[in-house]
Amino acid sequence: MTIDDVDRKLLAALQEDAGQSYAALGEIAGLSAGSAHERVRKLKAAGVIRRTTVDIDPASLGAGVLAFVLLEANAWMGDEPTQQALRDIPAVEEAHIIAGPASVLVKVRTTTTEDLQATLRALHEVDGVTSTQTVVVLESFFERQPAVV
Amino acid sequence: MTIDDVDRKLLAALQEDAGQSYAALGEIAGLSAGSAHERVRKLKAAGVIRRTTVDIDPASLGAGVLAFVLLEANAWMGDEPTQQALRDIPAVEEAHIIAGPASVLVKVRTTTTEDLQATLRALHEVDGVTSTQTVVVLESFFERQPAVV
DNA sequence: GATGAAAAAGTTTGACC
DNA sequence: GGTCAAACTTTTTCATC
Repeated sequence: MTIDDVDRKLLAALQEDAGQSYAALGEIAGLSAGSAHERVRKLKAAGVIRRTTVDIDPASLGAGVLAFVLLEANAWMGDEPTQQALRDIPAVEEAHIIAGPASVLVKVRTTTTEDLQATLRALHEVDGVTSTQTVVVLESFFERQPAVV
Repeated sequence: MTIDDVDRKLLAALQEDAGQSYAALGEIAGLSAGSAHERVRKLKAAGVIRRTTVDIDPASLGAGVLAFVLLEANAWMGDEPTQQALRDIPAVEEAHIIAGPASVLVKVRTTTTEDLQATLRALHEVDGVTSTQTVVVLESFFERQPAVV
């Protein structure tokens, strides 16, 4: 799909507040409400907008411990079972294959350090993982969504 | 604010799809549409729900390069100007003070490796930063929102 | 593609439990 | 707190340009 500047304006506005009316969106993008609606419908159909969701404050739910964990492995970890094993651990928010010594970098968020320990144990038990190296976050400056450039 | 199981059900359902009706939300949580509406209003007022937003596929916008950068610093980087300097770089999605050798871990997403290079240069120019260590992501398994437990 | 207006659906309020 | 229903607003469709 081709995304032009009008689409980008709509995306940025929706990222800011997905609850606003199509009339308001149209005003921002220089469109009628109907056209704004049609543009957004296409962006959703094309998968540019994956879904409308809600940004929840993790701290309010008691999830105050954040850490990044490097997983070193003795086998190729880019296969489907490995992916699924990581997905099955709820505390794992992200998992990436990286260039460099360790093979997988995961982002983990838990309520307590005991939970973090339990999650690390679960990561150790993933097939192929030989060691983990954990970096605990002391304070987060910010976590924001990808910029719409 | 006290968050009970009914609230958690609502939060999980909204995270999945913020566009669904209060009638549907009520059904999930075992509430009338009116009560679901009132609960969600309170969750928003209390800041548990920060905002309703849209999940945009970064790849569709051409943002295909992801990296994590460790910033080593010669001064305390937990101050407001440092935070703002990082915030002012659009490609920086996250910034965390970490326990360990380097002091700040940032997550960076750009369209090209040239853009990544430009971002690294910008990070080098942040006051106090003495060196950067970059880990480039080869493939992302997943990036998802914090679990509602 | 965009517009404008009508029809359908959802949100929001308020009286009552 | 929760329910129900009426009043209001927005979404969605559609004929037209």
